[in-house]
Formats: sequence, C-alpha cells, structure tokens
Amino acid sequence: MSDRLMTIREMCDTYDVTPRTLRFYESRELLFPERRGQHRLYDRKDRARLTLILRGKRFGFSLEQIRQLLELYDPAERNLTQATATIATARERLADMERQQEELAAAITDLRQQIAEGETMLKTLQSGA
Amino acid sequence: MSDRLMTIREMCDTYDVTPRTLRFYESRELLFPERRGQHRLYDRKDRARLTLILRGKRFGFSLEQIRQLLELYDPAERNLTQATATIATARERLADMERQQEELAAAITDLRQQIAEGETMLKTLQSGA
DNA sequence: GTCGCCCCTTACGTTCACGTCAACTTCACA
DNA sequence: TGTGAAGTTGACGTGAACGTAAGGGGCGAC
Repeated sequence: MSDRLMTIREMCDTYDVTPRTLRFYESRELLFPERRGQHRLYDRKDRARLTLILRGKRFGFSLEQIRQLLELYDPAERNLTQATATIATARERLADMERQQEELAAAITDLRQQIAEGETMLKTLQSGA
Repeated sequence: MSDRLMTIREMCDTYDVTPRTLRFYESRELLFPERRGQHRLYDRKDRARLTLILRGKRFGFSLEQIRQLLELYDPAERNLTQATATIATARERLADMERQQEELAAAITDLRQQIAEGETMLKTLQSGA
C-alpha cells in the first residue's frame, strides 16, 4: 500500500524538495509528520498535503494561503465559525484560480500566435534577407 | 487613440502599481520608456509590455523569465541565433503554461469538490450534531 | 570504539520583488 | 519669489521562502 511511513530523505527524493523545505513547511504548520524519537516520519496524509502545497505554489499562492486551503482538506474543523471561514476563503481561492484559468487560456493562445510569427520571421532570416 | 504618452502617475493609476515598481522593471530591462528631459513617458508598446509583465507574474513567472518572453513580442531581433534562442525559450514557457493549465483544471475540479463536502459538513454542524 | 551517515536544532545569510526615506530638480501657479 | 506637487536618483529596509553553516545525537559497519 501507499500508507508506508517515509523518512525525510525519501520524501525529498520523491517530491524533489530539500529537507530544509520540509522542516520549513512544518514550522509554518503546513505539515505535521510523526516523530519516532527525534526523526520525522511522513505518512500518506502528509504526502497528500505536500502534493497540494507544491501544486498551490505552482499557481503562485503564498504558503499562508495554502495553509488556509489545507484546512479545508483536513476535516479537523469541529468549530462552526471556523469551518464557515475556511469555506469562505476557499471560495476566494477558487475564484482566483478560475480567473487565472481564463487568463492562462488567453495567454496561451497569444503566445502560440507570437511563436508562429517568430518562426515566420526566422524563415525569412534563414532564406537570406 | 490609445497611442497617447502617459506619465508614470497615470501608469500607476491605470495598472495599479507604484512608481517604484515601474522604475524597478526598467532597471531590470523589462520596460524602456522615453525620456522627456528627466521624466519618463510610456507609450502604447510600454503599456502592452506592462500588461504582459503583470500577466506573467500572476502565472508565477519570475521577472527574468518574463523578460525573455518579452523579447519574443518585440521584433528587435535581427540576429538569427538570438531569434532562434528566443523562440526556443518561448516554447518552453508555452509548455509550462500548458502543463499548468491542465493542473489548474484538475485543481479547480478538486477544490470545488472539497468545498461541496465542506458545505455538507457545515449543514450537519448547523443542524445540531 | 570510531567512522561514516543520517538526522536533528539553532541561527545567520541570501534572493526576489519591491517599500521607504532622503535629498534634489523642475515646473505650474499664487 | 516661494511653495508645493510631481518627478528623479540613490541607498537602505522588508517579507517570503528558503540556503547554508555550526554543532550535536544516534546507530550500523568495520
């Protein structure tokens, strides 16, 4: 199964991050690995969280924004007002992402066009202007 | 027309950035406004560039990556090898963006699902658990 | 036992993308 | 003629997200 516990090194190799990064995320309360003595051990849930963290980063979110999002994925919310707030900020994040999606689609179309034009220019240059 | 020259303040108001930001972009060679005496004046092309800069930032690109992309939009390339390199890095950026688009779509679907689940939980809490 | 390796904490250093402040010029206007 | 608004350069400050170096514990291999 995938519910094996992983050492920090295994995590780093798997997700291409440094130990410093994982400890840093822990200090910012984005990860909560178990401790076997002094050593950290990461389980399936930790890995899922890390996946979401790295994904969030690629979309340009701050670690704090990501931390708030993670609360949504982690049903530790027993408090009503807390849960309401979590969902509200999640909606904002969702709106951000939807806007970004539209912009991204437009930018991709645009860039494809520019590349095509660039290539046309390139061929002109090659054919000896 | 939109080919009016704009002062730094007009630019700031229009694009919601600070003068410091515009001067910083200039120092990093992302913008090249004219000089009327000491003062900077931004034309249509500068505004187009700024739009692309801000867009790129929202996608999580660094200013240096954006600077390289801008070369593509600016046909000042008279050099063959230079133009080839520019197009090559533009292709990489495009690939990044396409990957990001897929990921983003998946993340949005995912987040919507989580929000839905969160709301279900919320109603359970509200109905008095 | 001691060597190497992996892990730990603490703490200062670094990069990016600006913010902030000081001191100066230039120009419109009272 | 000053005065204030808007612009300039230059230098130092700042927050986020780590990098890096120093010093130390534990543990299997030789």
